[in-house]
Amino acid sequence: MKLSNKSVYGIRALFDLAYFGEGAPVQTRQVSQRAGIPQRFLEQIFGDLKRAGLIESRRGPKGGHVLTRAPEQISLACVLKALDDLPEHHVIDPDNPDTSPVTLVDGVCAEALSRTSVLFETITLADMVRRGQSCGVARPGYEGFTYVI
Amino acid sequence: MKLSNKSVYGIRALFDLAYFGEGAPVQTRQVSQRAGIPQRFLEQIFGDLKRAGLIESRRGPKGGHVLTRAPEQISLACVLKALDDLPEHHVIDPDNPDTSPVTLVDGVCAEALSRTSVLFETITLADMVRRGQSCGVARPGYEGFTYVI
DNA sequence: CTGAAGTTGATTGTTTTGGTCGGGAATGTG
DNA sequence: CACATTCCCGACCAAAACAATCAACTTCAG
Repeated sequence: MKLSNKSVYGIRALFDLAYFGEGAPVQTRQVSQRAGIPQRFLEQIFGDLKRAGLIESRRGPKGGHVLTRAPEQISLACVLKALDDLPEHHVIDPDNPDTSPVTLVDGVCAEALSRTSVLFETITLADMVRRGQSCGVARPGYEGFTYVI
Repeated sequence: MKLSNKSVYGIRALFDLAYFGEGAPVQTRQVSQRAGIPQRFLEQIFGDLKRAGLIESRRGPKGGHVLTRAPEQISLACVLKALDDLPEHHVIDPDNPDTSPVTLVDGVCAEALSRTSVLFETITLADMVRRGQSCGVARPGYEGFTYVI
C-alpha cells in the first residue's frame, strides 16, 4: 500500500517533461539530473511510458522525449497504470450481492481500492505544473539555477 | 499500489472474528477454513494483529482470538497499518511550499496517498458486518451451511 | 562516411512477498 | 497430575517484484 519508487520516478520524469520541456524533446540525462533518478533506470521507465503511449522519443543528437498529450490530459492514474498496475475499477452490484464471507470482504477491498484509483485520476500534470509555477520552482532561463538533491 | 495478500487475509480474519465470533474466542482453524487462509500463515498474521493491539488471544482448549474493541472502532486503516505499512499522513504546508521539482512532486504524491489513507479510515468492520447481514451471509446456527472456497 | 549523441532491449542483483515447518509454552479437563 | 488442545516463536525457502546496469543499435551533424 505504497507507491513504488519506480512510479514516483515516473511522475517526476513526466513532470520534468511538462515543466522544463514545453513541447521540445528533453534528454534522459537532463531529466536524470534534475529529478534525481539513476539514469539507466530512467531509461527503462521511459521505455514503459512510451509503450503506454504517454511519451514519444526521438533518437540521435537533439533527440529526447516528449509528452504525446497536453499536461491537462495526463493524470497520475495514467502513470501508475503504466508503471505500477493501478487496480481496476470495481463497484459492488447491489442487485447481485456476495453471499460468502471472502467474496464480501474482497469486494469491499476492491471497491475501496478503485476509489483511490479515481482519486489519482483527479490529479494531472497540469496541476503540478501550476503548483510549480506558483511556488517559484526554477525553470530554464532563470539565472543561477542549480538543482539540489 | 495494491493491497498485499497478507492485508486482505488480515481483513478477512478480523471480519470473521466480528461476524462469527460475536465476543467469544474463535480458533485459528475455523477462521482458516471459513476465510480461505492457509492456517500456518494465519497464525503469523494473528501474531501481527495481536502485537498491534487489535486482538487478544487465549491459549488452551476453548481458546482462540477476540477483538479488543467494538467492530465500529476498527477501521481498515488500522489493519493496513498493522500489516502493510499504510503511508503516514502528509499535508502540504501552503506557507512553506517546496521549491525544488522533486520535493514538489514527492509532496503531491504523499498528499494523495494520505488521502487514500483517510478513505480507508472511513470503512470499519461494522460496515462489513452490516453488509454481510443484509446480504444474508450464512452465520453459525444456520442449517446446512457449507463454506465454499 | 564517420563518430558522437541518444535511445532500446536483455540481463542481473537484491529485497519483499507469501508462505512452510518444527518445536515449545500456556491452559483448561478429567 | 497427565494430557489434549490451542496459541506462540523463530528459522527456513521459493518465487516474484523491485531497482538498477550493460551492450547494442539508431540517428543526425559535419
